[in-house]
Amino acid sequence: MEAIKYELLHKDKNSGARRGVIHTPHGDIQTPVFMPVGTQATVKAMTPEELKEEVKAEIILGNTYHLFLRPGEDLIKEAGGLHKFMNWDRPILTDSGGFQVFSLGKLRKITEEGVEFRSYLDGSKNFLSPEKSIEVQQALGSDIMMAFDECCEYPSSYEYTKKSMERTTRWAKRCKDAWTSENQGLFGIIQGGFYEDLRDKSLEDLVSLDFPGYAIGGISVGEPKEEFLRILNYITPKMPENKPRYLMGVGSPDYLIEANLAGIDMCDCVLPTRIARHGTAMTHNGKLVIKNKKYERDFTPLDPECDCYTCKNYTRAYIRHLINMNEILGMRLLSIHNLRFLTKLMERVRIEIEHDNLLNFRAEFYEKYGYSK
RNA sequence: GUGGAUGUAGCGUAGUUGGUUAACGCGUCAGUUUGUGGCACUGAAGACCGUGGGUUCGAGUCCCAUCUUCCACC
Repeated sequence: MEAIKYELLHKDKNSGARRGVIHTPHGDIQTPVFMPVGTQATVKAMTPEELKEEVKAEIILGNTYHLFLRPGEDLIKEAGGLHKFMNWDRPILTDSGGFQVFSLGKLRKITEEGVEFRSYLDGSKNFLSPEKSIEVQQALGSDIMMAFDECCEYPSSYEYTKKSMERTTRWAKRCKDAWTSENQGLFGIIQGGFYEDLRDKSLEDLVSLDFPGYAIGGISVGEPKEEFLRILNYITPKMPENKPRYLMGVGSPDYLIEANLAGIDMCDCVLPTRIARHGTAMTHNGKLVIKNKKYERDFTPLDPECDCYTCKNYTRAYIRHLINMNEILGMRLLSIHNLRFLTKLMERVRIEIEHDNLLNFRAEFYEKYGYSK
């Protein structure tokens, strides 16, 4: 009956980290997991085969906002759902559109009913509400749907954050009421900005609604790292232990490890694919800007410790040439590498958790990668 | 040989009736990117304005010579 079930396998004895499995209609997800973002029914520059065989992604994201505007959820439904439309048979999580309405919409009007916004594609007026978002996500047929929320920018006043958080909770209730499909799960999103009491209240109210999973929204929105860590470490341990915990929008290696240490199971981020397209690789020794002159005659792999297709077959000099020439292959090779770097990091994190050793691993990892503030 | 154009950063160009630190695009170099408006954004370096004289308080801008390249004609 329940589409999404979390199974806790092991708790790290020396941190809040946990090793688990999320059972979904499209297979199991080993956690902690990193989820590549496939906004418009594609992880940019990647084929589903590459995501499976090279990146070894367990689950990807799709976006309600983008797919709603184009090509439209009815078309995807007609195609047989998002999985079939894009030829991806593993789990998919869809974002509700809440974040995009706020980050992409120039003209938007927020009311209790929902959000009126202008399409980033053609400027036309559109409307998303909790009910509409769930309707779209059900048409898409994702395994995990997200509640339609409001994400406050940083910084936001206590008063505004409070009002916004309370509305998000009311919207979460409406999302749950609109949810009718039995082969999909729905996660609530904890808001409350950088105010601990608001985070507590948001969590308490959402837990009483009993969702199959919970996400932390509204952090990693431009705040200093200390603020990010403060809220992350404050609220994560209080989240239900028998449900998946999802931190939205985090994707740099150091943030991921911090999240896992706090007890987060799932993260997603555009960072690896976006910086890949702009010419930056993640490596065990930190960020590598491939356009830099020093790699002009460097015939070694991006990251000697990496087992990905790119590192097995191509050199820094070649990838630098491709990126400088704005060749699609350069973006593809870097995307494969960055995504694989993070999925492999998560594989390692899982092993370290099983050995109660994530804390030590963090120190070891930072020593080479560099701890960024 | 004659006539006409041309010559400004690596490349392509702007530079008003001569007036403070010569502009722009591309390229180069570096930085940024965190629930995605793919190929973006920010910044930096880089030119004694073909060369040599001259006019002027002041010349990339005017004059002379010379060289370069291109076109046309003989």
